[in-house]
Amino acid sequence: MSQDNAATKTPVRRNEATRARNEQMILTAAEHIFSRHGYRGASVQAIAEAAGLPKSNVLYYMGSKQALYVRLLARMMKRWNALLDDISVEDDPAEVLTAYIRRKVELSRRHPEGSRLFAAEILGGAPFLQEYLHGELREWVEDRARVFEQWAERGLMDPVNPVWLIFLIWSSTQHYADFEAQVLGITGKDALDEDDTEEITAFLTRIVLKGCGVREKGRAIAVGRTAE
Amino acid sequence: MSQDNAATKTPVRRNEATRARNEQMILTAAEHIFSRHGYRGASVQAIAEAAGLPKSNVLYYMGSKQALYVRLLARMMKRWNALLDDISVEDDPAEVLTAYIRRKVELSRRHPEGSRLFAAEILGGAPFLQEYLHGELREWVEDRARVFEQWAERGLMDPVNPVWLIFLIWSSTQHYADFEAQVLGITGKDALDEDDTEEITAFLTRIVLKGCGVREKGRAIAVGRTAE
DNA sequence: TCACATGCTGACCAAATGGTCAGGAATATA
DNA sequence: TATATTCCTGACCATTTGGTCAGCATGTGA
Repeated sequence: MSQDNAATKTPVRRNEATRARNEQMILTAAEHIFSRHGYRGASVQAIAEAAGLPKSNVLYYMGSKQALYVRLLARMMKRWNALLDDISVEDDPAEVLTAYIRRKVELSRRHPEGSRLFAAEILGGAPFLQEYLHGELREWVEDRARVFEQWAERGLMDPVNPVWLIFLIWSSTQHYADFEAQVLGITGKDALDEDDTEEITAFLTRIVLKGCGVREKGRAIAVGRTAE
Repeated sequence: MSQDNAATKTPVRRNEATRARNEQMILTAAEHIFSRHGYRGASVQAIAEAAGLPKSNVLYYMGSKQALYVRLLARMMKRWNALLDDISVEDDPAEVLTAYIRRKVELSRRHPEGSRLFAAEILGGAPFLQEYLHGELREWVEDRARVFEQWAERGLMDPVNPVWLIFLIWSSTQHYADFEAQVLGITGKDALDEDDTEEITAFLTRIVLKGCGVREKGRAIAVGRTAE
């Protein structure tokens, strides 16, 4: 990547491919272990075994257990942010909410262990995420909330509390990743397939849109019933 | 403390009050610690300190870390079951769902640490709850699901997938206990008060009822279908 | 070929882990 | 009072914890 061998002494980057591969193995293994047992319950030894590397090597790459953990949290937050694009009053509520719910379900489905890692962190009182929750994320929520309120003022949706609405979308979409063990136990399935996911997305979208009285684009009060 | 001097002979049981009190202290402390760090992450030492007792005493009362943990899970499941009363097709959907959502929010509010303990167990793959999830709980869900379907057949609500609906109610109601740290961070509050809880209950009830097209008792809901 | 720098890891450490147990403290019966 | 029975806990144990580090392996540039 960075070859600044001109100015300073040659940085002597060696087997960069191996390094990158090992790092990925460690991150994957760590996400697996941390998501299952939380920060304290996870052991570096277990992560090392899952990664197929000696424990010292894991520490050598990551510095410390805490650094590794924080890095995983950051990675998950980054994935999160990637789908938190801006919205404005001019946008169509139905479209925005539909797209957001779909992306949220998809992200949980693509990174269930990251989602669980995050959930475990919050469950434990979010000791490493206080700043993020009170800062960046809070502002994000406030921004969307303002838009939701403006939509309500324009009569595009019911005047529901926008923050509770966001929490509803978060909890209901992440549920299938975070509580996977429960979902599978109750449904009796080994895993949720593509069709299930699609059905769940449609269900949640329908409930949220209809529940908030969101009108379809252009049309008037068409929400009453959907195809049945 | 024990003054059963008269009446029957004391049945050898000695300081029963102290025993009961110590047990309660241990259970409370353990719920606190386990809910925060999960099974592996919690240490008996930490529980003992929180309970103000020597570690040996905790083990003496509870036998082992695992026995204590399982006991807490069982206690939470018992609380849970207490509000899972039977429903039948003859009941009014709006009433049943409204009452259920309210009780679920209240239970989460009354026992947030128990809720988090449960959540952590599920997050970790529910190693101690496989049987419960695949058995008792699954049957409970199937029973309610059948009733929801019959309601839909009778035109009392939309024909939504009843299992997804139950998951929606579970996730959205428990969210405020399980993700308390996030909720507080974003809202900027120190704690949710009675009014917040009431507002949230009303919000969730509204979304679910309206979203599922549940009619108020006797009459058709404002939006949507007309009377049949 | 030779140095030199970095990659890597087995051996090690102090602290903490869950659990055991001998034996003192407390109470009940005689 | 003496004796029996249960309650409790400090001291201890083997194992595991996160982390360090000396030193060998593996390059790279000359």
